[in-house]
Amino acid sequence: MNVIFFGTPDFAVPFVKHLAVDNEIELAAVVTQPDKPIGRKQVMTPPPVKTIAMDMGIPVLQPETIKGNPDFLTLIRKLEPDFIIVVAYGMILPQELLSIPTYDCINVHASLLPYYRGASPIQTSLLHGDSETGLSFMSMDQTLDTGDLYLLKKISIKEDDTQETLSKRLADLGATLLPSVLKDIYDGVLTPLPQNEEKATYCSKIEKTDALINPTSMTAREIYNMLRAFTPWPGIYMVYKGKRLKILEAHPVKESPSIKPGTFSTHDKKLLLGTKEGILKLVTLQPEGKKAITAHDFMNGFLS
RNA sequence: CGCGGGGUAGAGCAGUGGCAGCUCGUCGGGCUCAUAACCCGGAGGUCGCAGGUUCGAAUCCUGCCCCCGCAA
Repeated sequence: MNVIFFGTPDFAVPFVKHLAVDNEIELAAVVTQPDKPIGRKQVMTPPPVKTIAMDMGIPVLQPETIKGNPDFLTLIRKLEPDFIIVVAYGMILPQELLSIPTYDCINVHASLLPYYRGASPIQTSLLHGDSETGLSFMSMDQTLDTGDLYLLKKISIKEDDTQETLSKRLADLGATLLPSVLKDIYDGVLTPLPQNEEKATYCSKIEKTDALINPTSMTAREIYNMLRAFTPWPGIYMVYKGKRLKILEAHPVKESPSIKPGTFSTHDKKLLLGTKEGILKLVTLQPEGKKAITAHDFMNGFLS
């Protein structure tokens, strides 16, 4: 079985690993986004998928664009893929590409479709405080996340899951399941079913500007869910003394004293933040221009 | 030369030319059935590095190193 993989970030890495080591699958090539400058120093950095693929000796392609790139499409055709797999590639793929594989183009989406179509399914499920989510293996069509479904896999969300931990769990699970899904499709024992359009919901891309919280208009639970959804990126912050104060770690607590929303209070050596409803115990913070510090340090230096 | 904050005791922070401070921790002692509580006492700093100005520099000037918040 000849397979080409499209993917870019950490989420896609386990999929590459599992495809590469499966002895019934020939991973002919990995396609990923071009290297990009990263961080304050703007160092050119390869996408995680490129790094792992090169380590495993798999050919890597990094086209700037696919649409209107006949050379690239020709190259893909020559590899004669049975399947094209797309996991968080980060670019819309044109129909010309989708029609290349002998069998199908498969996308793995991190939600139980038709719920949470779009760019931030994991974050949105955490933001809503859902107790379960899952993975969708679907046949790609021209519009985003609307293709027929081969398989849905449910997974429960833990109380302390963050974007980071939930992503990893979903990625590992999906990567483990993918080879057998492909084989089942190949063997004709798995056929796709259309999505229920009426139930579809959508989620948009998370922006850095979404990271600001307001304790006077949000409940402790809402802030906590947002912290989970936005960890490790883009994180959340509030404004304190005119400067940004990132909240890196916090938990809602059921303390008796009521605290005026938006203000701090220390109680039993703990740093508590009053919100519109409920109290948030702050554990790790990062004032603007400073390194991350514990709530204890914050109380010693910043609160007085 | 993208914008900006910062480097002072183990930790977090004050300190704009005149003896280096605060909170926490730490060590010793006291109180207590007991304690991360309370009281008393102590130790611990070449003020990032190098040079300059000055009678005198953590503080003013120059260069360098490092950390971080934005932006991308």
